[in-house]
Amino acid sequence: MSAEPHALDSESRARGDHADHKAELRLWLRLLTCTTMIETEIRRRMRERFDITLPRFDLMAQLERVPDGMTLGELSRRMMVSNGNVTGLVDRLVAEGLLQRRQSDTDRRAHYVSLTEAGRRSFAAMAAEHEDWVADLFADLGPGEVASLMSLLGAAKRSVQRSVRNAVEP
Amino acid sequence: MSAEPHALDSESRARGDHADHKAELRLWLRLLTCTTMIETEIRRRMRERFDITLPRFDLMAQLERVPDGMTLGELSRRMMVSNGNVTGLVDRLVAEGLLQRRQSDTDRRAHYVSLTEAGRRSFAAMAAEHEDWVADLFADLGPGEVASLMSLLGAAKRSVQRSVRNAVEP
DNA sequence: CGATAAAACTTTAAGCTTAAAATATATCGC
DNA sequence: GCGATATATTTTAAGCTTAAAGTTTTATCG
Repeated sequence: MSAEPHALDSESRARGDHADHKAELRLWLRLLTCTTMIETEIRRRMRERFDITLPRFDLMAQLERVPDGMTLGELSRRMMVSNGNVTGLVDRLVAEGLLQRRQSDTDRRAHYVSLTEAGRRSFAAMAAEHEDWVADLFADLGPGEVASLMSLLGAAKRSVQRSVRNAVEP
Repeated sequence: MSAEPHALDSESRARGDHADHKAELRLWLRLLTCTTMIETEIRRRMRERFDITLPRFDLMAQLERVPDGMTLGELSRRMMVSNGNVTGLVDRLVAEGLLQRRQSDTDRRAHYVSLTEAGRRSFAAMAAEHEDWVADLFADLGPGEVASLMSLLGAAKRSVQRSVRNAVEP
């Protein structure tokens, strides 16, 4: 389907080795460092302030503003984690009384999951602080820098999606 | 010590609530999405092509170009993971013959870890392909975009470091 | 010197995460 | 309707990860 426009250039192919891609490698490492630092800090605050883990908070965030809930498979896709992972997280959140699950009426394989009233209240309190934490983490960036980062990361995301698509499909 | 220049502005404080920080929140979510997508794809390729996990590869990468090796604590700091995590990873890599550990001569608490000859060979082969994978993931970005991202992520990193410092120390 | 604190590492318990296999149900093509 | 195939979820085994507590050794300082 695709013309594979991103194979090695002719010079590299002629040499039979790879071009110098240090810039991209450094970019990936910096991206990873930023994400890890932020994730570590948010995890620490979530535990300290609310005694909850980050994956549980993330799962609840997906269910916010979806009163009817969604299936485990949809949760899995949106959170970009495996099916089995979601099964375990949901089990624990149901046991805590923050989530409820019910079988679909039209598809007996599917289970819908949604926040309980307690879950909604709990999430609202956490989300408000969470948003402030994130704002403070980025507080040294001006609005223009935030917008530029959004735009460039959007381009990066599309590039990654293209690369993944080319790697899996053919 | 610090003047805390990034507390809530006076308007927000007067309202007793938080300003609208949706832009920063969306930035964080996009950053996380990009990192997760890349990490998932590299993990998949590492397993498929070399039958190795990403944490093991990352640990070996830290030891590359440090022939004398480094201590477990230094590894832990550089990889930004817990001490106990490093202990386990090192144990498994030593069992595979890719790493060697020896007690420090001057500090009997410390253990130095370095790549074995087999580890060096194995890592060299993996690193070459890994670099190509990363280059392809970012291939749709021009050199200017890569440079801009590096710069903006550098600013973001400094902002996060400042925020974390302010949150932990006081 | 000797107590006390700090540092390097390991251990433990719990939870997270994945890949792969298994189960159950639904859909498709004939 | 039936067989093949696909989908939704769970289960399993292994490994990753963390926080907290524990062990040993080193540094500090009165």
